[in-house]
Amino acid sequence: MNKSISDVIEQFIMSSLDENDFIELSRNDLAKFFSCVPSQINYVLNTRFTINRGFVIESQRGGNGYIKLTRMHDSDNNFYKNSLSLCRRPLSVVEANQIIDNMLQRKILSGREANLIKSTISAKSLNNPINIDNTLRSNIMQQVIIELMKESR
Amino acid sequence: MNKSISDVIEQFIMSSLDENDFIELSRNDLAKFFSCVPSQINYVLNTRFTINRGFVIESQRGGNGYIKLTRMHDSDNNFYKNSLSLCRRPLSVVEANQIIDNMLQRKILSGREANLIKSTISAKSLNNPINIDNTLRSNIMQQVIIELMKESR
DNA sequence: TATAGGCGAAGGTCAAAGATAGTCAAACAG
DNA sequence: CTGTTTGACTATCTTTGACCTTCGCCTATA
Repeated sequence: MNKSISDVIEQFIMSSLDENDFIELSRNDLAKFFSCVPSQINYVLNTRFTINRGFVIESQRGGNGYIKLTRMHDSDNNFYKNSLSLCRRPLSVVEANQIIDNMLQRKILSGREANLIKSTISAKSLNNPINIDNTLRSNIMQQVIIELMKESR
Repeated sequence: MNKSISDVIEQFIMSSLDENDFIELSRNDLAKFFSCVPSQINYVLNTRFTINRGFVIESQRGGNGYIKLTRMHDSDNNFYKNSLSLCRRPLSVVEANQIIDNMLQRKILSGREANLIKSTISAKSLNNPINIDNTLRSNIMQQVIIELMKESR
């Protein structure tokens, strides 16, 4: 199973985050290390380390510039509230899957549960003539989160 | 009896599956190998490696794209096939819940999993005209069952 | 000594090019 | 007629590069 360079960079960053709650990266150094253009780092960050997955990115330009990557740690209650608000607008498959991934990461969902929910909001499930897929998806995600919230009381 | 190229490709894929429960294919490479157009691979996959025959296909486009083919074991095959055919027509909330409860009783789903799936096909999730709702619900149920089928290999 | 302005060193954005896979319907073979 | 083969067109994901913005520092100069 061949991995793209983006996948490799993702793994590298992810494992750095295993040990710390936040890390500081140098975009140029990382790019050099992986022999890619600097903007590839942005691509990985923007597609993999999103708010939906519970990451926050801060950065500073200029001399001594940096990129700081933080994994959010909030209480379950807050987490549900935040996730709910993320689901208040239409969601693409990718976005919804990221939110589910985040729950998986926090062990709120098991791998099996995550996969089952992903299957319900997949393009194949919601493939309807009208293009209201994304709205439907956000409805479903909201109900899932509400269901989870019922448990935690 | 002359074999069509589709038959040859089918055999090739089938024998790769003899050794593993799933394989990853590259559509373009396969097409090159058999000197056919890439869409021929789709034809073979769609006509020979169907859900009814116990195969599940997943894929990703773009750089480093792939096609993943999974085969189920025969033992579980029948129950899933039957459930799938129950889900081939529009389903009311009550009907869908019955199917889910059935899986719960057979311990194919945990209580939590059942509740989560129920929430996704609830009236609140699929807030549309009834006839659309029921069709959507059957689509979702089908994908859930297919997801479960992937596990049983 | 204070500071405005220039310079180089980060990081950011965006769109084009490249790499796969999917769909669909016409053409073709038996 | 049915099943197969082809290819034009579409959808999605990744890689690359040109151009833009911001920041710290250094230097010239009032």
